[in-house]
Amino acid sequence: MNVSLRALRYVVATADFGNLTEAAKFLNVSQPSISAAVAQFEAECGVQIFVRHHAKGVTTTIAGTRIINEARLLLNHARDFGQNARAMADEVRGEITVGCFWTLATHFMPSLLSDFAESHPGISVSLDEGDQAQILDAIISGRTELAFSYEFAVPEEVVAEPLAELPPYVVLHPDHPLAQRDNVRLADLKDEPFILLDLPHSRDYFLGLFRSVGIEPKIAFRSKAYELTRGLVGHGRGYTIQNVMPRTQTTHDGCRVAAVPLVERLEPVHLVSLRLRRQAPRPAVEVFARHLKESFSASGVFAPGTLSPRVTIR
Amino acid sequence: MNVSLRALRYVVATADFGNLTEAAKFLNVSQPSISAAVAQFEAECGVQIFVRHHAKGVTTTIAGTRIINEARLLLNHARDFGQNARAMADEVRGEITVGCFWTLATHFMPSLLSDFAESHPGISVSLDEGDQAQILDAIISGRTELAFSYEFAVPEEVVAEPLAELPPYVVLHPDHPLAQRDNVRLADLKDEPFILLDLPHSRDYFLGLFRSVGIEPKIAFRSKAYELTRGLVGHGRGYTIQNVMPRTQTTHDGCRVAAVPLVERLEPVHLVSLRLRRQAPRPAVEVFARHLKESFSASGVFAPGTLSPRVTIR
DNA sequence: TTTTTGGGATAAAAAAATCCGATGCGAGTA
DNA sequence: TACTCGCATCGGATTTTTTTATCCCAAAAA
Repeated sequence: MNVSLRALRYVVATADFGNLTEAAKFLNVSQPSISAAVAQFEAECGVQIFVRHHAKGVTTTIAGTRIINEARLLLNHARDFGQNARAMADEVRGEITVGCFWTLATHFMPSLLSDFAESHPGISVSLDEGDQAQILDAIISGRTELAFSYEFAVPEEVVAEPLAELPPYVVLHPDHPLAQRDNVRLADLKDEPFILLDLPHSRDYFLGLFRSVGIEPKIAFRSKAYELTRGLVGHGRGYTIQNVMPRTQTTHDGCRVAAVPLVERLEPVHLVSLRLRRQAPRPAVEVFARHLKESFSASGVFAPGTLSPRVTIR
Repeated sequence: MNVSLRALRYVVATADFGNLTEAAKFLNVSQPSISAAVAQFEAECGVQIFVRHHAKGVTTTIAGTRIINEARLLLNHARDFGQNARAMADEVRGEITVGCFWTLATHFMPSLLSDFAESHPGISVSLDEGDQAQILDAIISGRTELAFSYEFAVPEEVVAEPLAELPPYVVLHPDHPLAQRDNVRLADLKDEPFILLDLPHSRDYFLGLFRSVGIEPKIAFRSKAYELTRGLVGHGRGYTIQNVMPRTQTTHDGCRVAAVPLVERLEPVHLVSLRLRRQAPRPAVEVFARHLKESFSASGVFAPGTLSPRVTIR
C-alpha cells in the first residue's frame, strides 16, 4: 500500500471537522479533492473510515478511529522529521574562520579542508595562518573561533584540546653516514652543524631537547623559515630537527633530505585545537572541531602512526 | 516543508546503493526521476545530502547521513502504518463494540459473550448498554458497529436482522390463584392491578397488547426499571407482563414470582441485530453477527423454545 | 596524451495524479 | 413542496512525476 501523507492529512482533517466541506475549506482545497482522497484511501486500505450521513457530515467508524489515531502519529512524525531536516540546514551552513600555525597549515590543511568541504558543503572555511602569538590573539579577540596549533603559551582563557603528539626526528642530508641508520641518538650529532628553526617557541623547544640529554648543539644557522632549514640540510650545510614531517624527501629547491628517528624518548610536541573557554561555539564551529578531532583519531586520515616519516632513504 | 514519502524512499535507496542509477533500477524508475527527487528534496530542506563524484556515484554528507537515518525511521513508521491499516481489513482479531438493550444484556449477554470469548479468543468485545435511542444513535454515528436489541423504531439507514420472537407472559405472585393455571387470558386480569414497565417503546407495546383484545388495564404502578416491576409482583402488588424471562423465580429482594403463558396469540417482541445499512462490516464484526444468529438458531444456546419460562410454580 | 566509460544533470515530451467548478442526489427542514 | 446541506461524480484544466534522449565531466584506460 502506497501511503500518501497528503491523503492522510485530508482524512485526519475530515475526522477533526466531521465534515468534508469544512475540512476542504480548512486545507484550502476543494471539497471534491477531499472526497476523492478519502475514497481512494479507504479503497486502498480496504477499510471504511467514515460513515456518511446525508446532509449531516460524516462520523468515523471504529476501525476508522483507530486508523486516524495512528495516522495522527505518522503525520506528527513526518512534521518533526521535516523540522529536523530544516534545522539541520542552519547547523551545517555558515562561514567560519580557523586559525592555523604556519607550518602545520601546509602539512595538514590541504587534506583536512578538502575532506571537510566534501562532507560539509554548506560550511565555508577560511584559513588564517600565523605564528602562535597571532593565533592566540585572534582567538582571544574573537576574530577566529577555532585554531589548530601547538600547545605553546596557551593562556588560561583559551582551552587546548589535544589532538596528536609528534616526536622529533633528525633531518639529514641523504648522503650523511647517519642517514643510513635506523635511528640515531642526539649525542651522535654533538659535533655536527645544527640548523635551528628560530621561532619564539620552537627555539625553546629544540634547545630544550638537547639540554634534556646534557648536550650543547653547534648552531651553524638560524632561520625563521621552516622550509629554508630543510633547504640548507638538502645542500649539506648540517642537520636539523623537525616534528612535522612533509610527506616528501624533496625540498623546494630540488634537493633531497632524509629523516631518522631518535633513540631517546624525547618530549614530543602537542598538536591541539584552541578555542575561547568562555564561549559556546556556533554549531558550524563545533562541527569543524569534531572533524578535526576525528581526523586525528584512530580512524582518521591523520591517525597516530601515520604521522611518522614514510620513507627514510638509506 | 512538504515531506513526500516518495522522495524519501528515493533518497534512502540512493544512499543504500551509493549510486542513483542502481537505486533507480532497484525502484523500477528512471534515473532522472531519482535525480530530480533528490535535488528537490535537498532544495526543500536546504541541506546537501549527497556529494556527487564524477563517474563514481555519490556519498552522503555528514548532515545527509543523519537525515537519512531519520528518514529510514519515518519510512518504517509509514510502512507499519500501511500494514496495520490493511491488516485491520482482513483481521479476525480485533476489538469490537456491540450495543445492547439494557434488559436484554443481563439476560443474554453473559452466556453469549462467554461462548464467543471461548470460540474467538482473538476478538475482544466490549458491551455498550443503553436504551433504544442510545443504541440506534451509537450505530448511526459509527460508535458501535453492531447492536442486539428490539425491533423498535428502526430507521431506514439501519438494518434489523431478526433473531428471535418472544411472546408475552404474565408474571404473578406465586400465591395468586391464576398462578396455578397452565395459562391465562388477558381478560382474566382485567380487574387486577397492572404494573407497567414504562419505557418509551415497551409502554406502547404492552398497552397495545391490551388494546388488541379490547381491554383497559388497571395501571397500579409505573416503573422504568425492569427488575423493580418483578419486585413489586413479588410483594403481591399486582401482575405484570414480560417477554424476556429470567431463568429464576426469585427477585432481587428475595421474593418469588411465577410466569404463566397467555392463551391469546398476542404480538411477540422481535429480537434483532442492528447494523448500519451502508457500511461494509469488518470481519471481526461479521463474525460476532454470525455468532449471534447461530445462538438463536435451532442449534444454539437460545434456540426457539428454550426462551420460555422453565418452571412455573403450581 | 587521447579515448573510453561510468554515472549524474538537463530538456522536452508524455503520462499520471490532482485539482476545480458544475452538477447530481438524497435526506432533512421550512 | 420547495429549499438547504453536504457528499459523490464528471469533464476538463493544471501540476507533478516519469520517461526518453542527450549532454557533460572526471576517472580509467589505451
